[in-house]
Amino acid sequence: MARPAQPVQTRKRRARGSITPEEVLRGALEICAAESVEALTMPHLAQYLDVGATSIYWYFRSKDDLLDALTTEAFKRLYAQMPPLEGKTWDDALRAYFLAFRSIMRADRPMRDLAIMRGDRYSDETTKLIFTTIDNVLQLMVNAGFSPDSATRAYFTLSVYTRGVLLVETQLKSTGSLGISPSRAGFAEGLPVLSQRAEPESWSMVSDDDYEFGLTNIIQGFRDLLATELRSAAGTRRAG
Amino acid sequence: MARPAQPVQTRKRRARGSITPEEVLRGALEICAAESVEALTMPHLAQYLDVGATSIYWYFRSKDDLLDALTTEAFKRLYAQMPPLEGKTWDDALRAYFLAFRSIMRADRPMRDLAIMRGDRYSDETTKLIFTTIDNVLQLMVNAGFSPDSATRAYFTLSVYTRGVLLVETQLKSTGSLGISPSRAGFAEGLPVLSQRAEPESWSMVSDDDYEFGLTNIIQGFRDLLATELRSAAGTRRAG
DNA sequence: ACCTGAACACCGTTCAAGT
DNA sequence: ACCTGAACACCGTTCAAGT
Repeated sequence: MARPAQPVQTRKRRARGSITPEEVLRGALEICAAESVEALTMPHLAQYLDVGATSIYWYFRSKDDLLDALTTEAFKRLYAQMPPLEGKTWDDALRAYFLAFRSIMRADRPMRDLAIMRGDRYSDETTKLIFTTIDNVLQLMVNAGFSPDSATRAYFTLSVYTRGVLLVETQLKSTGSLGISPSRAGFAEGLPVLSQRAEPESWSMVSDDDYEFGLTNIIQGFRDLLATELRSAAGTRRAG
Repeated sequence: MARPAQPVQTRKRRARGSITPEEVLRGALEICAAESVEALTMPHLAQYLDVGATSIYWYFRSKDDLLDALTTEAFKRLYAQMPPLEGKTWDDALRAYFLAFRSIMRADRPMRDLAIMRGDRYSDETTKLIFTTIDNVLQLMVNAGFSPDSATRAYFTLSVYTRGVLLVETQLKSTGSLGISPSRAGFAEGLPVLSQRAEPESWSMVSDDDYEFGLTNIIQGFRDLLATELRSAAGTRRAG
């Protein structure tokens, strides 16, 4: 009946220097990928890395710090995968750019979740990376005749639209219960238009087709804008 | 020096029936409005209502239940304030609809936060409300010549864009530190296009002007789509 | 039937103490 | 210098016990 007074299993103390920030970051990323960003807690990460629950604080001042570092890494991965746009017309480039953006995001769950949850918490490094990438796209537009202002706004219109689609998709996936989905299709009964739709499952714009519908028509709007700007510029020249 | 052994201040026990679900909901809403949805915790709410910390659970099975009820209320408030669209052309109606949508959301912080955080967790009641409202808009579009499918996708394109703008704004406001903001304007140095922009503060599409830019151009894209659909329908009639 | 505090299993974080 | 557990102030939630 005699029992040792000590806990059955005590983790051995790690040697100093046996933990690195890179190792912590990698473990955190693995948890985010295998489970979710929500599942990433300090105790869980510590257990996963087999370190003391508070040892992580030696390398990251807070969980927020850790998430910042994770976000910076995610943006690096994102922009490293973005396709080159040289030689494309401005509209083909925009299309290819945002199709790739969405596709890469969808394939990397931690990236998608972090980008949406912490969309504005960019490190200086990330800001520089984003600006450089965006400017490449904008140059194509300005060369085609857009004003720098219109080009920037047009870019961000598509950026916000795309992030909105990713947000909706994240929400649908995480709760499992689709907000407006086939299970709710009955609610359309008696409504003149909605009841006529063939595919109620795409009412949230998360399918590839739905996303491309928006992308195509927004870019078409910008074509008209460009035509107007070119006309106006020509008019100014003629008047001046 | 003698001190009573009891706590200095013990809340008097509330009479049974002295708590109502409506009172709980109202208190929760007041906390969300005055502070934030994040500040709404069960202990905080209980203290605010001057009830025992766990008494709320008699009326709402969980915090999630409470948030669901709060979200349903928010959507009722939203759609009660949406303007009538009768007599408007489809494009004017879309414009007025989403301008109102964004404006109402921005003026009601709990509504905005709940709609974005819990975008897909609609109650049956809310789903019915949303569907009915949407169908009104869609009818105008179908009457103008859009197919039911195109009308629905066009609507959701604008809906997702608008929610994206609100998401970005929420993030900027909540952290205080703007992601791409004047404080980061220096990063645009040397970049051909971004360095030319007059107003770096609008790089996140949260200003009224920026939102309207996107709205206007997306709707313009839909005008072209309508023209194409009308042409195609005429061609089919001629061929048939 | 309704209201309650004690208690539980979590969280992020601090800190004094080990090595 | 680096790693650690105890401890703290939170959280949502359960439950037996009051009225």
